[in-house]
Amino acid sequence: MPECLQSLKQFHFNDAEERELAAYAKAIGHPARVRLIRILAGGGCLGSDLVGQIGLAQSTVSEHLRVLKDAGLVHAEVQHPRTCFSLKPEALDRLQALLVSMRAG
Amino acid sequence: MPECLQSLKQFHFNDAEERELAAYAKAIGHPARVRLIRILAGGGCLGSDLVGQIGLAQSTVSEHLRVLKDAGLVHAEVQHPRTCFSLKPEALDRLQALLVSMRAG
DNA sequence: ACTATCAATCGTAATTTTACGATTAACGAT
DNA sequence: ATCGTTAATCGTAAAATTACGATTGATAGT
Repeated sequence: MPECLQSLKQFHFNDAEERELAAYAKAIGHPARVRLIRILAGGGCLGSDLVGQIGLAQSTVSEHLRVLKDAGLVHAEVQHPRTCFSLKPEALDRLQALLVSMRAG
Repeated sequence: MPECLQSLKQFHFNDAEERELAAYAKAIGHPARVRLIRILAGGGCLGSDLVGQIGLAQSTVSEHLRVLKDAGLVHAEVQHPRTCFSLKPEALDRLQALLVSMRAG
């Protein structure tokens, strides 16, 4: 059905942006992390009420949060002994922009 | 800085949608697959000119395409011995919608 | 019938991810 | 000084991902 005769134009790949998008997507690519983001989108941050909301061990949730932090999607502010997590909306904006530009690019 | 006193409202989680979003994101979560999507977004489909465009072995590219297919992001039409790959724009629309609703929920 | 081509599959290895319990570090309160 | 609480880290095991070469199946052309 689709016309497969794409005229073999060479694309102007942007390696950096492709890896950036992949990294964001990878971070979001787990149900537990989607839920974490969803909770954090609901406002401010929490300590580890997060652990309560998600049915996983504390160390596991901590690991998921680390992944989100490393991807730049989440910010953590420590006030020992508790930590305050929050979303970084700019990161989600960026992700959405990258998605759009991937389609149109 | 952020107000951590989120009033512990219980969220109306949608497990199915969360898993759906996670699955899309996971599929996109690799640079090679981002590039594949980017190429396919550029129009129609290709046989395995895709293999040429990406610096990976044929079997590896085939596997990446399988992942995208399984996630519903890509459609494959076989006309032996070649296969014609194309994007499924509805899937990307859906992904973008899920992202939006995750933020606003 | 034989050959060439293309994409999927198989077998395999190395790496990464996911998850858990246990431990540790850092503070606040008693 | 001791005790609780919280989150990170460690150690570990199981599973999944990524990548490759080799093989296979299916077709078109000679």
